Amino acid sequence: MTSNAPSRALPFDPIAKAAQTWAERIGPNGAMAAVTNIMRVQQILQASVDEALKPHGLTFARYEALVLLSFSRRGSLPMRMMGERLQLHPTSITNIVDRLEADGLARRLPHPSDRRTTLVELTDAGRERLGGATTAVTSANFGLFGLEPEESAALSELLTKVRRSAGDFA
Amino acid sequence: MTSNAPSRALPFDPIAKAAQTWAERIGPNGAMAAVTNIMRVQQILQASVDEALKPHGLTFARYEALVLLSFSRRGSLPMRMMGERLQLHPTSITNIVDRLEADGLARRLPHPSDRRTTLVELTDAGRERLGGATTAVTSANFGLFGLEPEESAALSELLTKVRRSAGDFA
DNA sequence: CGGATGTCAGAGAGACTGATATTC
DNA sequence: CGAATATCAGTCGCTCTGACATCC
Repeated sequence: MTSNAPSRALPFDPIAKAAQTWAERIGPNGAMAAVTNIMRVQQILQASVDEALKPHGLTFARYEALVLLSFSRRGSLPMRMMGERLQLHPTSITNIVDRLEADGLARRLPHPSDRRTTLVELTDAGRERLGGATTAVTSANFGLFGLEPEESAALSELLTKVRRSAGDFA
Repeated sequence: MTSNAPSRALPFDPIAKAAQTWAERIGPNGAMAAVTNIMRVQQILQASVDEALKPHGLTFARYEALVLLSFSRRGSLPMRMMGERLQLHPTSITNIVDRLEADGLARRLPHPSDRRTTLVELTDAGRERLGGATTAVTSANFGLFGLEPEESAALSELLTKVRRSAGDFA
């Protein structure tokens, strides 16, 4: 996932056009337009963020994992908790931590009292890499442009409603 | 891409929490929260739509291609144009059309005047499959819940601004 | 000739399922 | 024992890059 588009801008909005045709043929459906918009915007943002992260040898998924670790109080987190917070499948966590560890950015530790659990913590290299990466994505504004601060907030609010309805959190 | 989550709902909003910690440690950043929200909501919607489409043997990408073909005036579209409308790489279009053709849902045709171009059209089976799939995704409201119609519209509007700024269309 | 169109080969990151070992 | 934690093997759908043949 990096660029995706054929670099040619259309003279019209293809999603608006599809929504209009959908309304004519099938019936008005605001959800269809909203979902298509989300899918496309996600592609755009993912490509932008990955582009900004590429010089730092990170993908967005790995970057998120580093951020999460850096935010933890004790400096380490159980893999299970990482999966909960990042909403990732256990095998995906294993995969991501494998890669971070291979790059020397994170380290697995045994849990002191529960030997089923594996803790993960940042290394110094990981902290350093994270700093540069954060500067990069922040400078690129996470690929998000065209919205006033209040609009970004409104967007977050709407999307949070969707996540709550989906049972993402209580 | 189908379910993704470990099926356990957190008692708090992990994205809001991350945004708050980010604000404390790095500085307020509305884009960070908005982008994280979009990424997660896209995952949720993709999983829902793919789930609804699964019994029909379609993914969202293939479904979108079928919809696009059904919306064309002449009943067929050049591959290049499919790529433009769906914002997909030429090789992705080749891939998707390959699969649709293998399932008997679409068919490649030579372009009458430009022999570089390949046209794609729906088969009767494709039209039939599309009908059932559309009923399924519509019944599932495309996985989008928790928003009033005006809110869905507001969401689309905000996301369209983002796409315009990204140069998706003029 | 240069540009456009589509395909192929190869690779990659991410996600899933199913099975398994270990520990609580 | 059943439940929880993490891993491993294998698979899958999607996307990308680079090279290529064909045609305008």
